[in-house]
Amino acid sequence: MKTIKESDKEYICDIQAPCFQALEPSELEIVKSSRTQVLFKKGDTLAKQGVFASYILFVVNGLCKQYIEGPGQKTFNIRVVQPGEFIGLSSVFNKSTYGYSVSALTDCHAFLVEKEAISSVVEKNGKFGMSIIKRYCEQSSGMYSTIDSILFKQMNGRMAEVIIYLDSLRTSHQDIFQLLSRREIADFAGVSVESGVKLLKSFERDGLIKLYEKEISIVNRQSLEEIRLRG
Amino acid sequence: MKTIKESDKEYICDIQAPCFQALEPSELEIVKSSRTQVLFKKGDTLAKQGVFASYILFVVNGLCKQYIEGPGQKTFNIRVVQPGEFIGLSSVFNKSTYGYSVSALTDCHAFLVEKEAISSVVEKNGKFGMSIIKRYCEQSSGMYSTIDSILFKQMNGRMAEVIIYLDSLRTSHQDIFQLLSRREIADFAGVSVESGVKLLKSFERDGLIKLYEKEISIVNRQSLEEIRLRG
DNA sequence: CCCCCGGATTGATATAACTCAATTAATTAA
DNA sequence: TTAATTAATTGAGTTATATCAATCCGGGGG
Repeated sequence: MKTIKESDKEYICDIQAPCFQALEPSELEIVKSSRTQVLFKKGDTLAKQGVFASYILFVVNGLCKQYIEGPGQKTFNIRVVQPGEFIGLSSVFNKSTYGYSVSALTDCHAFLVEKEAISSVVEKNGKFGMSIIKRYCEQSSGMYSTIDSILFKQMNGRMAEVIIYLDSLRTSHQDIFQLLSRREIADFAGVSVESGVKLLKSFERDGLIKLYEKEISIVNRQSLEEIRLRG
Repeated sequence: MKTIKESDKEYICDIQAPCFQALEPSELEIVKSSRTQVLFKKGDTLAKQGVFASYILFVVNGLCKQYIEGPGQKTFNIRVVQPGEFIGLSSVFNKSTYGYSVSALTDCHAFLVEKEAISSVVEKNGKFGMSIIKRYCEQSSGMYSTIDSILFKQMNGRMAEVIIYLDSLRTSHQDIFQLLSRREIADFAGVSVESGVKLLKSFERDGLIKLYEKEISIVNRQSLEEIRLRG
């Protein structure tokens, strides 16, 4: 992670994301003046589970993965963080340490915003608060379905879900599968690498997907969807 | 669930919960005028997974359990909902169907508040929005640790965690264990009833807890804590 | 260019936890 | 009170999935 040098600034879009539209000029100024632009290189850690969190990141471009670290090398990938999303919001309102880690799947440009700026703007502007709450709701409902998956579905259902999820990111990020190793895909499904590989192979044998190096394409979406549901 | 009859009203505390303190009189009026008092009997369903959600509940007294329903009779108990908490908040901001179910562990008094009342107050009053966000943060961090548990810990660690969690509710609800069947306890740990029973017995054999009918008391908190952490 | 090393792959084995079945205890209904 | 459900308990058998071990492949550095 490094602060952006002057010459790069032009490449970074300014605070024009939808969620900032609700702000009054004076409020926007609070956010603007407290922010620092930073560049994370592919593989860099944007947030580290257990570490004290004193700032919020707003992702401008690039992709990250949010994950939970377990004992040993075990990790579980929760979701892909896309441009326009915040990282570490909870540090503003509640927890002082990150409950998860985030690392960059590609080079990422981000704003680093101070807690105080966000909290003061939330207090001033109800619409902005509303947009923050909306994000939490979405995350929250995503987590219910994650819990549902890992508790009630078995490997093949979870893997089908992961493929469909990752494939859905194609609209904005065509090359998503190029960014992910087999281990990372397995970690989205919450299965071992070996099981993950076997699952993908079996899906290919069954004509559900097509594998070519890192690329995964859906051949029979209908059936894949069924497997996702039946677990 | 039934609307409270006039004579019962006195038993129900009014809108004096901390989160409503931030409201202006006019805002409080919006909430007050949109609310209906309801009584849920033990076992009643306050929210049903998958059902369209058009109102929010604010629990005044009593205890509920929030849970995810899986296929068949499988369920996973997420948490105990206590007085002062909202149920179905996400219907205001985002999702139109409940992602979980809630049922009453004891008779419960609650307010039924219309979505529009909450959303208009959130827009008007940043501090109130802030308190809503805080709740989401807490829930959210609770869910990260839930995911961590079910993915990385095994049965005994999860059961130790559940016992410690339920025991912590004793401060406000001394009789918590009297309200829970073995199945319900097992469903908090995400294990089968049979496994749950065996775990409790083995904890007792090891001198960690004491079992007497439904009551569970912690004998060796230190060791229980260790089991919780080591999984 | 070739060597090396981490990632990918495959099959064989181990195990945590569930399911099933059978019994007993405790509620609820009649 | 007795009968009829429902909950709890225990042990045996099964299964999903992880772990282990061995091999294979592809790309970066010397």
